[in-house]
Amino acid sequence: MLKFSDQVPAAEHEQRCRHDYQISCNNCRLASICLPIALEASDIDQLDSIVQRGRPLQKGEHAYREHDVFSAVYAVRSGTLKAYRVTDDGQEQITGFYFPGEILGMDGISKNRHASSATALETAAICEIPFERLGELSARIPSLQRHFFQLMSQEIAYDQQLITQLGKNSAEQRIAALLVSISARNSERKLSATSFRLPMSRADIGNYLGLTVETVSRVFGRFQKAGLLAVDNKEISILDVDQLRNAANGIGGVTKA
Amino acid sequence: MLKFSDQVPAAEHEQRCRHDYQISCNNCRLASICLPIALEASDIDQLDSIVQRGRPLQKGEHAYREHDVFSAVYAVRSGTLKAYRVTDDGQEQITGFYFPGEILGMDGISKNRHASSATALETAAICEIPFERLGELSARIPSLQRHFFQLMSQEIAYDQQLITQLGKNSAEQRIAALLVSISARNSERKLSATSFRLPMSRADIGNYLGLTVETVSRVFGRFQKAGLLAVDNKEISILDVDQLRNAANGIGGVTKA
DNA sequence: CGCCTGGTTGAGAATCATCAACATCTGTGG
DNA sequence: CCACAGATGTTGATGATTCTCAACCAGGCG
Repeated sequence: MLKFSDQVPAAEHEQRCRHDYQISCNNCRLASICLPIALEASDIDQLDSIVQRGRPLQKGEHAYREHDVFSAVYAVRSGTLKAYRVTDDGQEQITGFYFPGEILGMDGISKNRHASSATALETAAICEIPFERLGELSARIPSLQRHFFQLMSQEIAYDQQLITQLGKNSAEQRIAALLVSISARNSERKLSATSFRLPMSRADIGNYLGLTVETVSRVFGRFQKAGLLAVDNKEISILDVDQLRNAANGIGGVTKA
Repeated sequence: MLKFSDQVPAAEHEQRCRHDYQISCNNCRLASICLPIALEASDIDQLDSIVQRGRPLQKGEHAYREHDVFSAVYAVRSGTLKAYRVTDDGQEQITGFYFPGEILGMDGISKNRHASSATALETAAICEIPFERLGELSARIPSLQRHFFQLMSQEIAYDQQLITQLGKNSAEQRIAALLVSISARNSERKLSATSFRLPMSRADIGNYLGLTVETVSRVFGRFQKAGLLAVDNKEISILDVDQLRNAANGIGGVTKA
């Protein structure tokens, strides 16, 4: 128990000193998102003891890379990451953005190698959760096992959502949907749902949604002109939530308004 | 142990009589795909005892429906299923095709309700695996737990593959990739990799790949004219595997040849 | 200050969707 | 067994959304 801190007191000391390191699962304000609700205090301690908290990732640094041997999943503590894979012809395809409280790296379990790379879009702190240990712990704590099944299932559901987006929706619908999604995830983290800074570039947005930078830029322009958004570079204010949500569902796009 | 057959001898008797029902995990020829390799014989018996085998699904019948309470995942024994969700504006979006040996329904775990519907494309036999019991069993059999994590992770990886397809690739690339995928999955099941019958309609293919029926039809035509395929309605023969694989990766599409 | 990255805007081109007509297949009932 | 109807698939002509290419603008950093 508490092996990590027992064995590496120096590292723990470092944790106590840098304010960003000292968080444990017990006092992490993201616990409600990242952790199962049903865990007992003692269980949380056990989970806490296997979680490794390294130094923050600088923008562009990788949490892991495609084809790396898989050993852990990661929880975002602060900042934002993007996951992407490189296609056979060398292009990058972003498969997801990960905000605080969200878990990434679960695509690596099946082949024991990461199926994607993950890099920080801005300075980010992450918790590394060794998967071997997590498996052991899950076998002992049913609610933890269930929670992990749920997390993976959620990832599947998210991906299917995106598949639907890409298969059926116009550029406007996709972008509106992304903004709605970011807004919702912000409010889950007790941040503003209507006013936030996009951590990713236009190129990233386009890549993720299967659009070009130019199209992204134009759609932002149209949304702004239509009074749905105020856009100042990466600063976004949603002015008309309902209409944005409608646009995401293809009801009354901006073009026809 | 063997609760199912102990408690419901009548049902078991029915299983013994109809040849399609009598399979157990022990003698199922798909075990190598569906089951973890590492399971001991006694473990397989335990898993076998929780698996329910119902009557076959007729074409169009549902294994489960979106929003149904989630209680089980399903393994395909024979036939093919498609999973789809209905968008807010009432359109259908297919999220996957499932061939024998593959597992579906894992997207329902997170919300305890199915996130998609699954229906048979042709007469199909499926194994129902109650998830609650599977969780208990997984906690006791580490390799089973690991296998299930792997299965879910594989689903994530598949979905991300499709996302990449939809985001970046042309109609030709998408269709070539689907054919390559079906071919590969066929050969994994010891069936012909070059000659097979598509279980799904053109409309399903188009829906899945984000294309219209007409485009699907035209691409099949072009592939045929270019000598990559022989297409006779749903019967497909791959004549030039390498070129088809290249087309899937965008190398030397048919249009420019 | 000037370079470089990231973002915006414009004009033309291309892929794919839409609309429409037609062909083929399936299965149902006479 | 054939005929017919509905579903499924093919083919053609036209058009729209989005991509491509290109120029230009803004901000950050050496």
